[in-house]
Amino acid sequence: MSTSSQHQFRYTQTPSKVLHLRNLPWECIEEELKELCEPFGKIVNTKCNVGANRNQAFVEFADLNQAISMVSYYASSSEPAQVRGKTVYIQYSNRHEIVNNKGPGDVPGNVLLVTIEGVEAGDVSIDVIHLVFSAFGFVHKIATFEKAAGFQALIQFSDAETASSARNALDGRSIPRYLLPDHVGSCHLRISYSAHTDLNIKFQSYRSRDYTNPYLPVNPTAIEGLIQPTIGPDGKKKEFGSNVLLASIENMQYAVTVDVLHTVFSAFGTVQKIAIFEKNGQTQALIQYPDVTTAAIAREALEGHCIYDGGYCKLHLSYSRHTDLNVKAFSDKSRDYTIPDPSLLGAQVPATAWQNPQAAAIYPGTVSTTAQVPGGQMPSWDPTMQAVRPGFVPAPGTFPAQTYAAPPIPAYYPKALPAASSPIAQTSPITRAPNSMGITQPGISPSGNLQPSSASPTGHVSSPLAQTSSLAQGVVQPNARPGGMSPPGHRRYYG
DNA sequence: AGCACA
Repeated sequence: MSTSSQHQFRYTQTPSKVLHLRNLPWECIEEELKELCEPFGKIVNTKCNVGANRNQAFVEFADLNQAISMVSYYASSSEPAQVRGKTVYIQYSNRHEIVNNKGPGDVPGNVLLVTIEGVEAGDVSIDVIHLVFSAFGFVHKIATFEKAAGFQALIQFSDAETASSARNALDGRSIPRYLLPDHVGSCHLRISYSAHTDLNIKFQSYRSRDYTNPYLPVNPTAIEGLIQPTIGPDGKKKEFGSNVLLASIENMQYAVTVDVLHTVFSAFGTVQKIAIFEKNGQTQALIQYPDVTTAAIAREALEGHCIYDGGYCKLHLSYSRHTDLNVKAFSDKSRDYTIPDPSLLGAQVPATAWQNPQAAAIYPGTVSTTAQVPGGQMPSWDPTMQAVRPGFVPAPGTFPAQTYAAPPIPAYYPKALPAASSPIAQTSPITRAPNSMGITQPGISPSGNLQPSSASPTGHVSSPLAQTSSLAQGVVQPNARPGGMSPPGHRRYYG
């Protein structure tokens, strides 16, 4: 009983066509294995990302002598075998062939199967998933579900190349903390390929989305699902949805104006009215949407997020008892966007036009430039989709009065637009510690140039939060094009 | 840094 375990250290190993490689970087991909081994012979099979740390691999040569030549070469070489600068240790495997190399999940396809470990289904919204994966290309569809393996999502890209770039960059990574509820510990993504090629999404709902077909009906029971989770965990605080959100603003180091709130909350639909007030020394605000659904989506997406980088102006959202606010139309603490600005009635541009460029474009149905997706099919990125981007504001003077009419489609649809880059990639633990709202990209910190309290006449709004939603920002972000570059960061770990 | 679980 004392000697049996000693066999694992074999100083004399039987040569095998199969080599065991360890101390690989966990990101190692098959191509890198081949690159390393091909000089010694023909590779007939590989298996990488093996083991708990995903840092081992197997390579099978066509011929035993090829494997022997590789082992003996590095046994006497002064230069060790390396992948991404890491020394790789090579031995004969104790098996003579690689079995089951290509499981179903290893066959590349355009649909990824993502398992989100360590979370409940309600912890990660579909919007967060969309944000994370949009960094690699246009996400066509997402379906989420719960299986024995945990919370899973199927994510459909245009093609296998895009899907694999997302897989290679995100497999094993975590969704940043600031995109998750506080109670979630680490949550790792395990990504494989699905055998699906085209997901059949029947409704826009809290568990599935079809971003190629914004006109897909909203599943009414799915809307319930959005509102239900707001019931307190203890069950005693039963909240019902309302079209009016109550926002408490924590750690308010910087001014939060009506305009800022409007920018942030407009990302999810038409904001009708806003009122800011003080209660118990804390700043609160009421934000009125046309309907409960829009409010629910905004609440879901913004709860716990900070308006400004650095943990400033953290939002806590609940449903108000109000359904229709009675506020002054134009004061510094309130705004009624349903009333046209009388001072500008004669002018070409309504007051809200420059303050809220996104308000009009949110609803494609009201904007003539909007592209209807034919048949709901969009095989690849279609630039006309940008018509629904906030950047596509109709020319001044074309602002129709019905801009604030009831939206013809679910208001959260625009949130589904591709994000600039993956928050995961942006906040790698190596290069940058995740902060409260680390996805504030273009240098809009409170200490920066842009004053949070001012809305620029050009329509460029000053909310990083809004930019994160890829919505309230009136500017098309240069790297936001799906199918474009990989996000910065995922190549950073060479060396 | 020491062998794969589909």
